[in-house]
Amino acid sequence: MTPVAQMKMDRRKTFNEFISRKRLKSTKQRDVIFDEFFGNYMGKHVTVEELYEDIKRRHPHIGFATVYRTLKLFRESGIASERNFGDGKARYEPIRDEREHHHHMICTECGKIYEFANNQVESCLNQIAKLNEFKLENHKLEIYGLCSSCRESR
Amino acid sequence: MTPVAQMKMDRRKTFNEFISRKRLKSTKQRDVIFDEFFGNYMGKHVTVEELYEDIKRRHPHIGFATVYRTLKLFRESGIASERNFGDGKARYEPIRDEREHHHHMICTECGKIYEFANNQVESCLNQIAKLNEFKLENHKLEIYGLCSSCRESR
DNA sequence: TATGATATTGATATTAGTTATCAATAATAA
DNA sequence: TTATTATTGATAACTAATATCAATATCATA
Repeated sequence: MTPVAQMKMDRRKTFNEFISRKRLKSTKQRDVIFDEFFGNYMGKHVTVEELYEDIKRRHPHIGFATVYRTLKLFRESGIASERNFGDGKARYEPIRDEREHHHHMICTECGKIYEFANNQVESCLNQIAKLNEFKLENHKLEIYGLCSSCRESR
Repeated sequence: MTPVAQMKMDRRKTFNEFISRKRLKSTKQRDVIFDEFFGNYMGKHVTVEELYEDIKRRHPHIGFATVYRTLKLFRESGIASERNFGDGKARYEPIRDEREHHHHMICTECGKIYEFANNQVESCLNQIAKLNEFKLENHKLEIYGLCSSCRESR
């Protein structure tokens, strides 16, 4: 099995456990949204609108509100993260590896989003939280600036 | 002169320069909003609504839209920063020292916002940007979790 | 398997934050 | 002073997100 397929299965398991722990129900709609989200949006940052439009093509019966609610469930269950890059729309991203937290560099010129991870930053944050008796649940780090190509064309 | 008064004067100068550079006009409303914002909201994270309500008491003639637009100008001119802590409302904060970037710890239970600064994190970010040929313009770091008191009462 | 309880769905209404509109007015340059 | 241009403030419009609710699907239990 490919690592990606394995990952997808792991997330599925996590989500199923979440569903039964919270006494929720597993539905066809949630299955479809899960497959679409984890099948086509790994490493992407999709808005609800975009995902809905995409799903509608092959599943026109699935409603907008359901996509909204399901993405919220994905976040709650810890298999997706919600981001906001300042354009007013929430973006969702499948979580690949819950241990390795990654961050974003956003080009203010072309809007491209680059990802990076850094152990040193992570350990700094853990230290800071510890020092302030803060129980770290989540964190977000975003760098805004000019990417190399936009920099040149200035 | 106290350091705070000095800082306020510096921001005023920066803003005036911005105004004349962009061929904008200086108005009584902008003066009032500047004084209120820099007089009462140092180290705070005020929403437009809150600032408007506060100003309205002594200056009932000043409109809501003007406060909005003026805070945007403050941000554009570099004397205020805009933040979003996930509750859907933009928050504005006067910039104290443009060299020392600080960050936020947000308690997911009580909503309190704690600030911190860390040189090690800053230099990490500079390195990362350099490595990726990215011209760093700005960055945001937020830690979400439980503060010490909320942690105890669980 | 049938039944009853309960969660979900999807269409749509509502809310909330923000931005756009525009005529009246104020600030600035000539 | 006059002409030009930006600003103001009331309000409308817009947009993302959430709430509503009757119909339906899911699931636990008998």
